[in-house]
Amino acid sequence: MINFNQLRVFYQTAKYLSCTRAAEKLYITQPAVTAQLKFLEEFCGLKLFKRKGRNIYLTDEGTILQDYAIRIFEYEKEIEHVIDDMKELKRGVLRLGTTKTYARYFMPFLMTTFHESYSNIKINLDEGSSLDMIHSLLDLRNEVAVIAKAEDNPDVCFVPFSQEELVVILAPDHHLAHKKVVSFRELGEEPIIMKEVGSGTRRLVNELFSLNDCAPDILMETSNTEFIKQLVQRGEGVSFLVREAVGVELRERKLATVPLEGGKIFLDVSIAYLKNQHLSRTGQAFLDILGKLSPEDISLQGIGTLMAKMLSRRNK
Amino acid sequence: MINFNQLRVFYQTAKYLSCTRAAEKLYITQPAVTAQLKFLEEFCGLKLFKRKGRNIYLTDEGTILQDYAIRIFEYEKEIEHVIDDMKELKRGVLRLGTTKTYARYFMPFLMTTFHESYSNIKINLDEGSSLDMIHSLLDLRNEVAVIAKAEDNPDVCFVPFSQEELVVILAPDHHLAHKKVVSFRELGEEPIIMKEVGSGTRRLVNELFSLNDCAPDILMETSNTEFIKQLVQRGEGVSFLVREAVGVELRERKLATVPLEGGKIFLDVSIAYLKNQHLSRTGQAFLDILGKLSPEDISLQGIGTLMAKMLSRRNK
DNA sequence: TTTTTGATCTATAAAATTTATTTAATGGTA
DNA sequence: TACCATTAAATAAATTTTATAGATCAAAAA
Repeated sequence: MINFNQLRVFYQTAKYLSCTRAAEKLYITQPAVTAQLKFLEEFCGLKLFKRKGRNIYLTDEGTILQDYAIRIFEYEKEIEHVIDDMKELKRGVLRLGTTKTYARYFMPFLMTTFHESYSNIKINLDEGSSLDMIHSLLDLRNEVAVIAKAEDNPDVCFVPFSQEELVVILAPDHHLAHKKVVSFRELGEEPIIMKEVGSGTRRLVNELFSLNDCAPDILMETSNTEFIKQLVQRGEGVSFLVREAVGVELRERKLATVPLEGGKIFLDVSIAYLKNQHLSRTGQAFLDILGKLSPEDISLQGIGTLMAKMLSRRNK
Repeated sequence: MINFNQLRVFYQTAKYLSCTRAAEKLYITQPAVTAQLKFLEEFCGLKLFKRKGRNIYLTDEGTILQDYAIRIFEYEKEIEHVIDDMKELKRGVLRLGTTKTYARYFMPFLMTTFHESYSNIKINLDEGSSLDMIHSLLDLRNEVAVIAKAEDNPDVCFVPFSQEELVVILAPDHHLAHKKVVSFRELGEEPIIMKEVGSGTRRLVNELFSLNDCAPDILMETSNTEFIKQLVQRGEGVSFLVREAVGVELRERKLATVPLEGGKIFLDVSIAYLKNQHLSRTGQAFLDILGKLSPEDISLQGIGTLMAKMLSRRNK
C-alpha cells in the first residue's frame, strides 16, 4: 500500500525540485519533507532523487513515478471539486417516489419548481402505490415520497401537504348518474372497480364504506387509472378517483359523477420520509421547496389551486 | 486536502458495504474503520453511508464519491506495479554516453548484449567527445559513459574496460607510407589532422608527442572521423585513429599506416560513472553486463577480440 | 406464535501506539 | 556567508486498539 502522504510530498518536491519549496507548499517544515522522501524511497526500494550539492534532481525512476503522482493529485483536485459541488447542491441525486396519479397530475410541476432552484440535481422519480412507496422509503430506495397516507408506519414521517377531492365516477348512462346525491349504502349495491391494494384511494374508500356500515362490492381491482376509467365508461361498475384525474372525461361527458351524501371527500396528500434517517441535502432541499408552498396551501385546496399559487410565486 | 487513508477505508467499506469486512481487508480493527469513516464524512460535510439496523448502505453522495475512489485505488495498483517493474528492471531507462567512434564500432554490440538481459529497459544513447561525456555525467545527464579517459576528474570513476590500438594513417602515396617504422619526431614535421579538443585520442596523441619532446603541427581539427579519413586520403596531412575505425580503408588501400617507433600504442577505453552518486539499478545492471566480460578482456586486446568473446558467450 | 438467546454488526470512548512533524544542530556547495 | 539538505531527538498528531454498548436478526425455546 502506497502512503499517499509520502507520495504527496514527493509530488510537490518533484514539481519544484526543492525540498524547501515543497515544504512551503505543504505548510510543513523542510526536514519533514526530507524524512517523507526517505520513507518513500525506502518503500519503493528505489532512489527517486539525485542529490547534487544543494540541489536535488529526479532520477529516471523518479521521473516515471512523477508521471503517475501528477495524475493522482490532479485527480484529487477533481474529487474535492465534486465534494464541494455536492455540498453546494450543484451535483447530486434526488430519489423521489410517488403514485402514478400524482406523478401524472402534479409531480412534473413540483419537479420543475425544484429544478429551477437546483438545476444540477438529477431527479429520479419512482412510481408505485402509496404502500409501495412507503416500502421504498424503508428500503432506502427512495428518500422522499409524495403520496396518500395509505398506512401508518412508526418509522415514517408524514407531512400533510395538500388535499385532493375524491369523486365517484360512473358511466353517463348509469342509473345513479342523475341522482342529486348518492350514499355509500347505495354504492355498496353497485359493482366497484377498485384501485389496487396499497393505494391511498382504496384505503380512504374502504374507510368511508365501513364508516357507513357497509362494504364495497369489488368487481375488479387494478392500479391502472386508464383501465378504471374505461371500465367505468363501459358501465362495468363505479369507481372513485381524484377529480383532477378525470377532469377531461367529466367535461367531455364520457364519465359522470354524483355528489356524495355527507359532502365532498378528500384524500390527504403527504410528504413522507423516514423519521430516524438523516435526510440528504437534496432531500432536504426538496422539502424546503415544498415547505415554501405552505402553510396556507396545506388547507382544503386541490392541486389546481396549489399549482396556481406556485405559478404566481414563480412569476414574481 | 483529502486524507487518502480515510478514502481508502471508505473505498473498502463501500466495496463490501461492511465495516467489519473492510477492517479485515485493511488489517485493522473495526472501530478504526468506523472512526475513519466518521472523519471522512466530517471532512466532506456529507453523509456517505446510511445506517440501517446492522447494515450500512451508500448514500447517493457516497455512491458518487465511490466512483472516484475506485479510480484512485485502481490507479494505486498501477503505480505499485510500475514500482515493482522498476525494481525488477522490467522497466526503466539507461542513459548511456559514448564517443562517436565507439558508438559506431562497438556500442551497438554492447547495447544488444544488455538488451538481451533487460529487454524492457529503454536505452538512451548520447554521443559526444570523451570530455563532453564526462561533463554529461557530472551534470547528471548520463549515468554511465563508455569513453577514453580524456581528462582525469576527482568525481568520476574510470574502470578500464578495453584497449584499442591507435594507428597513424596517411595517404597510400605519402612519403612516409613505405617506411618500416616512423618516429613521433618525424610525424612532428608533417601537418597533422587532429581530433577535436576533448577527444581521448587527441589527448593520447598529444601525450605521446610531448613524451618524445616534440609537438604536433596541427593543420586542422574536427570531431568527424569521416572527414579526417578523407582529408588524409587526399594527402592533406596525417592523423591518428583507432584501427577498428579504418579497417576497411586499410584493406582497400585507400589509406595506409606505418608502424610506430617504440611499438604499438593503445587507447584505454574506460567505463566512467560518478563516484559519489548512487548508480541506478539500470546503470548497475549495465556495469554488471560489462563486468562479466572481464577480467581477461581487460587486457591488451582490441575490440575485435572482445566482440568475438561476447559472441561466443552469447552462443553458449 | 411469541419470547428468548446468541451471534453479528456498528458506534463510542479512552488508552496505547504508530506516524508525522518540529526544533535544533550539522554539513556541504556556490 | 547564505542557502539548502540531512540527521537526531523531542513533540505533536494521527491512527489503531481495547473494551464496551446498542441494535438487529435468526434460530431455539417457551
